[in-house]
Amino acid sequence: MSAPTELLKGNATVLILSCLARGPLHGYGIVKALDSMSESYFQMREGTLYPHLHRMEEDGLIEGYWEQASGTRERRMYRITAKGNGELARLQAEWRKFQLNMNHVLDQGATA
Amino acid sequence: MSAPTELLKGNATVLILSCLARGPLHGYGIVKALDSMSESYFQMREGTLYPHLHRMEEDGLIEGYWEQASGTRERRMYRITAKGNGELARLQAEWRKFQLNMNHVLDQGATA
DNA sequence: TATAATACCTCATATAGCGATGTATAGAAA
DNA sequence: TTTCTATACATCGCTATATGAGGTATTATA
Repeated sequence: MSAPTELLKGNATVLILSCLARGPLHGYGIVKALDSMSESYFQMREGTLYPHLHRMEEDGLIEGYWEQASGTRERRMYRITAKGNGELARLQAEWRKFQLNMNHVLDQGATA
Repeated sequence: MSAPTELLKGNATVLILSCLARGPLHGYGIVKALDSMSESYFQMREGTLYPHLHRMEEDGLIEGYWEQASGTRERRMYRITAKGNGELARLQAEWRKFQLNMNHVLDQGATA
C-alpha cells in the first residue's frame, strides 16, 4: 500500500528537505531515497517532484548544480541551504503539532 | 496556530468520523468539538464540513436525522453507522501507517 | 433594538499531486 | 546488434479538496 495522494499533500516539501539534509542528491535519487526509506510507501511521482525542486530553488531553500560523474550522464544535484534548514525545522515542528492534534482527536474516537 | 490547509487534506473524513464515534452530533457541534479537542488547531470551515457530511451520508458512513430540542431551532444530527465504524478503523490504520513513514523519513533528516 | 452566536447551505477559486507524454543516455539481455 | 530497462530530466492538463464569500434563518444577549 502506498501513501494516499491526499495525505501526501502539503508534505512533499518536508520530505524532500529531509532527504537533502543528509547530503546532496539529484531528483531521481530523492525519489529512490524516499522509496527505500519508506518501504515503497512514498512513491513520489516526477510530476510532483520536479516542479517542487524548481520552486524550492527559486525560494532559496535548495541550491542546484550540474554534476558529471564518470560514466554517467549529467545530473542536476541539489544541496540544502541555510534557509532550507530553517524551513525544515519549521516544517518538522508543524508536522509534530499536526500529528499531536490528529492523534488527540483520533484517540477520542478510538474503535474498541 | 491553526492547521495548514494542505495538511488537513484527506483527513477531514477521519476527523469527522472520530467525533461521531463518541456519540451523535450536529454539524456545528462537530466544528466546535474539533476546535475544543485540538485547542483551536482544527478550525474546520463550514464550506468543508457540510459538503463532507452530505457525501458521507450518501456513502452510508453516517445517518442524519432532524432533531428539535426544546427551546432551540431544529438541527440535523448525525450518527455513525456500522459501515462508518469500519471506514473509521480503516482510516485510523492508514493514518498510523502514514505517520510511521513520515516520522521515519523526518528522523533521517533531523536537524541537530 | 441591534448584535453575536448558533445553524444550515452552495459555489467559484486556488492549490497540489498525478498521469500522460516527451526527450535522452547507459547498461544489460537477447 | 538490437531491444529492453533503468536512469534522468522536464512539462502540462486533469482532478480532488479545502476555503472564502455569500446567502438564509433562529435564539440569546446587550
